[in-house]
Amino acid sequence: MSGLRYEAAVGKLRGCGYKATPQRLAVLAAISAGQHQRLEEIRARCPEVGMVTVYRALDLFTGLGIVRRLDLGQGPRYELAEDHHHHLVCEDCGSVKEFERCPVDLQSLSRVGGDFEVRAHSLELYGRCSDCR
Amino acid sequence: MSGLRYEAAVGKLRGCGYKATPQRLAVLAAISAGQHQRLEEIRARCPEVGMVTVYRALDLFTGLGIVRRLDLGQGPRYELAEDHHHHLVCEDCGSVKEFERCPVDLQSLSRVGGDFEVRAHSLELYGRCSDCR
DNA sequence: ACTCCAATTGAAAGATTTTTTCATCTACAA
DNA sequence: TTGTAGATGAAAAAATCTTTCAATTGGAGT
Repeated sequence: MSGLRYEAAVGKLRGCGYKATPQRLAVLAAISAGQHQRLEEIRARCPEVGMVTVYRALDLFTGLGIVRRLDLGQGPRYELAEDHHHHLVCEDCGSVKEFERCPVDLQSLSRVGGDFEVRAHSLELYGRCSDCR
Repeated sequence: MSGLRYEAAVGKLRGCGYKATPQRLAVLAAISAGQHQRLEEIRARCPEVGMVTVYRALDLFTGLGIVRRLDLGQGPRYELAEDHHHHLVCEDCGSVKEFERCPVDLQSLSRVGGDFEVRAHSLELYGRCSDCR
């Protein structure tokens, strides 16, 4: 339950006028507890929260930009939007690793959009992990 | 049915020992006919192909790397993997536009992986489109 | 061209995932 | 405290995806 990212997320939730219910906090804590988790894993971390509520919380959080939804194969995954990092996805075994160093040229990024206001970006790298080579 | 990308995809299919059935060609043509289409749109372009076969074709194509599966919100989308471009996704209206100019620094990209062999990447930009501003 | 067979298809059934409904409950502002 | 708009959850419904299996067919070999 500790962690700056978790606290910041709760603050944003409250700030937008939504109630910080135990269920929402539980889902948020579950998401905070790992990276790029599948729905199944998140549900396992807060079994006391009903399925419907988990779906609704995920929709709410992604809508508010608190949580990011990812498609890295095998269904959607979720993680806190707060920390900016990217993913290495192995096309053979499906494993996922993170890396911090963002290889996006932010200068040319701002130019690319034209009149599109860029607020965030996601980058995934696909290939083969060291184990599969 | 014309188009270099379509032809190359058929070639790759045959080259991997898979039969180029009318159904598979129809699905491939449907995908080639647009960008980042949803399953629904693809199905509408080849209504003569059974649902099961469309699912199987999409699995096969994405497995072979002929087709890329995307998550830009509102369920999976598909497009030919051939042409390298990225997406601008509007968080307000959900519209998607493409852009060609890749703002990823390929030099630092190759360094980022370490012993991970990077074969492809996908980049999406999220924000607000000109209409929603 | 013809034959043959492994690969492919599709209808139906089944499983899984997601959404809707609605009665009940609760976080929190006053 | 209390009142209430917002939130929850069980059940049902809807949507989505997969399995099964008998029938069909693309295309290699002749």
